[in-house]
Amino acid sequence: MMRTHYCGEVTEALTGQTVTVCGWMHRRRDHGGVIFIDLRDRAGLLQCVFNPESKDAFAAADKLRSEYVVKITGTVRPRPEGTVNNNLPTGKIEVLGQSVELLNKAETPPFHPDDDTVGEDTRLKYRYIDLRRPQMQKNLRLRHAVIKRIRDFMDAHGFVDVETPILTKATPEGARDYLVPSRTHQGQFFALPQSPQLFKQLLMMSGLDRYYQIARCFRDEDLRADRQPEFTQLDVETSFLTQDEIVALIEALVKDLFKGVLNVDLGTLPHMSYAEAMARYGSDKPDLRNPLELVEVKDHLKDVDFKVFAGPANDPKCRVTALRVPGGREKLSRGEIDKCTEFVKVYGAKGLAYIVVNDKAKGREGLQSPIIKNIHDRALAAILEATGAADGDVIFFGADKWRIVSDALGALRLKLGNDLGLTQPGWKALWVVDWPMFEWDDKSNGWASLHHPFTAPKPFDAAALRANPGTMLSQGYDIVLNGTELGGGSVRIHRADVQQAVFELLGISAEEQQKKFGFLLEALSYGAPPHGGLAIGIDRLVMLMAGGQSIREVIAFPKTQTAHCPLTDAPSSADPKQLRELGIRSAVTAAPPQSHTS
RNA sequence: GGAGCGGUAGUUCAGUCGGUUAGAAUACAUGCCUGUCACGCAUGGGGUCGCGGGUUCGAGUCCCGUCCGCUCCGCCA
Repeated sequence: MMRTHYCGEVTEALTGQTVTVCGWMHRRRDHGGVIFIDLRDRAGLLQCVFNPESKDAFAAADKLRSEYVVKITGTVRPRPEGTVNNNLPTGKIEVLGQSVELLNKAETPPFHPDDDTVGEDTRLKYRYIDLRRPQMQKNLRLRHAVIKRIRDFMDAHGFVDVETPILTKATPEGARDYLVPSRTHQGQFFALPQSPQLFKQLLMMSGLDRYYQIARCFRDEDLRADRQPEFTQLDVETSFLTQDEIVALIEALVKDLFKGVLNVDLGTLPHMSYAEAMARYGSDKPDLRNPLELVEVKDHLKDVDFKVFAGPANDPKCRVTALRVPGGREKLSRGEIDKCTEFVKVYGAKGLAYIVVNDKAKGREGLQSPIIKNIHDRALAAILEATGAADGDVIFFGADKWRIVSDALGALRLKLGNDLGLTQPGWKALWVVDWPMFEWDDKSNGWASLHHPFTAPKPFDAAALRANPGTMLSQGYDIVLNGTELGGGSVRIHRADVQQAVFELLGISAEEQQKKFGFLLEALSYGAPPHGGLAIGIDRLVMLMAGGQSIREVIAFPKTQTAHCPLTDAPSSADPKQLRELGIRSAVTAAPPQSHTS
């Protein structure tokens, strides 16, 4: 028996043959006494024709309308002279319908799958219709291709896929956990994993040696275009490999994915220290497609008569930085410069000083700026020299706390790169290495991990770490692609004394260490091999490969910004009986369930 | 927790200075045309202007609150 074809498979090669195709009726038209049905499936469109000579088939087709699901059998034949459509892949042939079977009726859909102007909320509510769209079909198939190739690569390199628990233990650090009440231990809760981090380390202590998993992770934090409450990561852990060996392995994987799936050669990934990335780009995930760079001008402004600059210039916790925009005078109107000022305020900057370079040769007279009257000639000359400014450039300045200036000018750099078309198309990946172990957190008045608390310090020594927590580097590494953090990892701490030192510096008491991480500390004491690994965000990776702006475009059933699913209306209130069984008397007496816009 | 933008027909949107019967396109239905493929033509149905309150003779429009969606800050070891 002949198999059912996909629409896109029915080509000129099958001329004269009888084929059977299934799909949705994309459109029905009646013309010239015949009925045209454009049949759509995942592979494309195919035009089927029914004429009155095939009496039964014609009568059956006449009862059909758009979006019905049908099975059509007919003969492939060339289209008549003058009706060939070369714009369609199957535009040279048509199927002369001999029979049509109605597989299911359909209501008029809220939008047509070929309408790409529909709002995202409607698309998510009717996601099953949205996913019929060619772009979404393409995205999900791309995602499959990426994951398939990952599995092939990992398998070929001796990695074993091990599943780790979804119901697990709450962790005190990090993101908010999603909690699951336990019926058999009333009043107690599981947590959904923020990542399989500790389990994969335990697997190294179990002799698994090379582990990977396509793992679902859960974090109850606010959403962004690139953040969902549940997301998927490639989780990798290895024993006995050094940082360089792990990085080389993952780099080979990522290059293999781009070569194999997109036929793109990423080249050799440069390594850049965290310090250099922050200094030159104001970001720990620099977009190297953008040619703009930050230039430190702190030393030139220590003695100027302008407090906004001189204050931060003499404060070790501050940075004073310039961002030169080539040709900015022509490209940025006064109004657009004002918008840049508003833009950086979001990041905590109080303002945004600037200098327009009209004629460098004229010195002070050739500059245009509200601030230069308070800056002496020597400093002005030094700034022009340091930034390499040329006539027609605009130089922006940030002078504030180190973090504020980095964030503000780093973000401004990205914005201007995009707005002014300076950012080049293509792919630029790199490794960011030599991360500090800790960053001082003013709010909690203590050290906070820059990566996570299981990251090994460099050198691997508890005493050295305690002596210099603020300057100690870690064996952590992030892989960055086009300004997006694709993934990160580290060599882990494989000795209990070092792990305890890190916990102490993070302000976790000995008692709390035992309560929350006792199992880890104990496991480390039974012969933990040196180990390390990394996790790559699959959603972000596929989003970038698909050319998308949001990971929702590569997730079949994503949540909205309030972590709500418009399709299922989850989360929803629980049955009182379920709550009783769980020993939950009264959940916070929440407002009655909201039914949205309906 | 905060900022910005948005919410009007199934869908995408317009709606002026607050003015009387809220429009367009598309989709849908019916008829015509009859080798169409964004077909064309005609006719028709379709609206709690997100929700609540306020100002006003009068509110889609102004004010307050609130909900929803998106982008961002905080947050995301």
